[in-house]
Amino acid sequence: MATRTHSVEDYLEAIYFLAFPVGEYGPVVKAGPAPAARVAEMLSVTAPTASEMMKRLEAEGYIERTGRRPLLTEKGRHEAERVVRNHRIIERFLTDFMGYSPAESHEHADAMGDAFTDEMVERLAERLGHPDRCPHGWPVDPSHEQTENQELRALAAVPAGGRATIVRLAEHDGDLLHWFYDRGLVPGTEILVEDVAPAAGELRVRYGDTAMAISEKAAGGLFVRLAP
Amino acid sequence: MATRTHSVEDYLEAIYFLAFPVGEYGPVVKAGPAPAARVAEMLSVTAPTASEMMKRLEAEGYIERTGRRPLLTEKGRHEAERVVRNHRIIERFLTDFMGYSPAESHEHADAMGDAFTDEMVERLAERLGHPDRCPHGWPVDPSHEQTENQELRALAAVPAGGRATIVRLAEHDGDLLHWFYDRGLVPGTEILVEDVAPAAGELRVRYGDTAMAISEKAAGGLFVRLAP
DNA sequence: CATCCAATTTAGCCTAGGCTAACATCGCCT
DNA sequence: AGGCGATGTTAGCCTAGGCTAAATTGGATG
Repeated sequence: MATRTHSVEDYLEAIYFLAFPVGEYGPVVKAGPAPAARVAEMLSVTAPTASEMMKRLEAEGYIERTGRRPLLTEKGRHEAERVVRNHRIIERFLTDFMGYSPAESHEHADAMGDAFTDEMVERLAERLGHPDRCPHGWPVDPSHEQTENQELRALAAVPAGGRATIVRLAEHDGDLLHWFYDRGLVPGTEILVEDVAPAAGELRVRYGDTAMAISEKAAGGLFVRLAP
Repeated sequence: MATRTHSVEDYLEAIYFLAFPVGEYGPVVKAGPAPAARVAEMLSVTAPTASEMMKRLEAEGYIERTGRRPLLTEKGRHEAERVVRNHRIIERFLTDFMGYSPAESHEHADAMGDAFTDEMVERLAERLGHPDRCPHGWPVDPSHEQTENQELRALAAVPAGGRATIVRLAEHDGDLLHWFYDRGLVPGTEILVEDVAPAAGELRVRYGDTAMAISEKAAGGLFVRLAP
C-alpha cells in the first residue's frame, strides 16, 4: 500500500503540528517542540530517513536545532502555516464539493495538497465561500488557532460535572477521527462529563441521547470550550 | 521550471494520442502508430529516457513493438483511455468549477491527474453534470472519439469555398491552444475557407467578423465538420 | 549497393526519498 | 557511577525517473 513519499512540506507540517502537543501528539494540552522521532512516527518513516531530512531542513533554514528538538524558524513557520492552511481548505473542498465525509476528506487531503498550487487553493476558497474552519473544527487560518487555544482544553482535562462544547477533533490519527465521527462526536456537540475515573483511564460522558465511557486517550483528542 | 516527472500513465496517454496523427501530432488526418521519438518529444524527455520506458511498457504488457512503432495492447489501450477520460473530466472541473480558461485548464490538468483517483474523477463527473466533452471539444469518452473521427477533417484539408464548423482543437501544443483561443477559434465557430495557397502554406479564412490567413500547421490542429 | 540521417539502445551517472544494520549519545533512574 | 532505553547518526543500498555521450540499427535514396 505504498504510503507515498513525503516532501519537505510534509515534514514542516508535521513539525508544526507537533509544536503544540496534546497527549501523544497535537495542540493545546502542553506546548513545546517534539523530537524528530515523533515526526518520523507521524509520517511513518524510519528514524534515519527523518534524521536525514532534519539535516536538510536545517541546512535550508527551515528549522534550528538546540538539543534534539527541531525549532521552526520564521521561514519554516510561514511555510508550515501555508501548507496547513491549504490542507484545511482542500478538506473543505472534499466535503463541500466532492461530498466526502469529514473522515474521508482527511485521508485524501494530503495527496491533493501536492497537486494544487497556492493560486488554485485561493480559487477553491473563493468558490467555497471562504470557509473559516476545516471539517474537523480547526481554523483555516492557523494564526487564529493559537489565539483560540487559550479558550480550549482537551476533554480529558475537564473535571467531573463539567459541561462543554466540542470545538475541534485531533487529526493526527485517521482511525481515531473515524471513531469520533462514528459516534457523533463532532464539532458543535454539547457534552457533559459525568464522572472521571483516572484509575481506569476513562471518563463517563453524556451527549445527546448517548451515555458512554471514553478513554483518556480519546478524550485527549477532543478539544472543547467549557460552558460558562 | 522542472517540467515534472512522468509516470507510466503519461507515456500511455502520449502513445494513445499519437496513434492517430494529424500534421505533426494528433488525430484524424492520417492513422498509425508513431515512433518513440515522437513520444519523447511530446513529453519533453530525451530519447534514452523514452526508450527505457518503452522497454518497461512492453515488459508489463502495455505495448507490443513490431518494427519501431509502439502498438497499444488491449491492456494498454484500456489504461490509456482511462487516463484520457480522467484528463478531460478534470479539464472540465478546472473550467466549470475553478473558473480557469480552457487553455489554462489544459496546463494544469496533467498534474491534477495524479492526485485524483478514478473514484474521485467519477464524483467530479457527477458534480459537473456528466459533461460529454472536454473544453476543447473532445469527447469525454474516448470510444466516441473514433466514431466521430469519420465525420471530421482538419481545417487544413478543407478545399477553397468550403464551409465548416469547428468541433475540436488539437491539445498537443499548449501555445497553439492559446493561439486558437486568443483568436476566438473555439468549438462551435463557423468558418469559411475562402482560398487555399499551398505554395505559401496557408489558407485564407473568414469567421464571425474576422478574415485572416492561417498557416497549414495551425489549420492542422482545427478539426471541423463540413457543412452539408 | 553505398551512404546518411533518424531512431534506438547501451553505458554510466544523477537526485529525491526511502530502507536496514550498526554505532553513538542523551538523559533519567537506581 | 552505572545502566539502559529512547534518540540520533553513519554507512551502504534501493527504486523511479531523469540525463549525456557514444555506439548501433534501419530505411530511404543517390
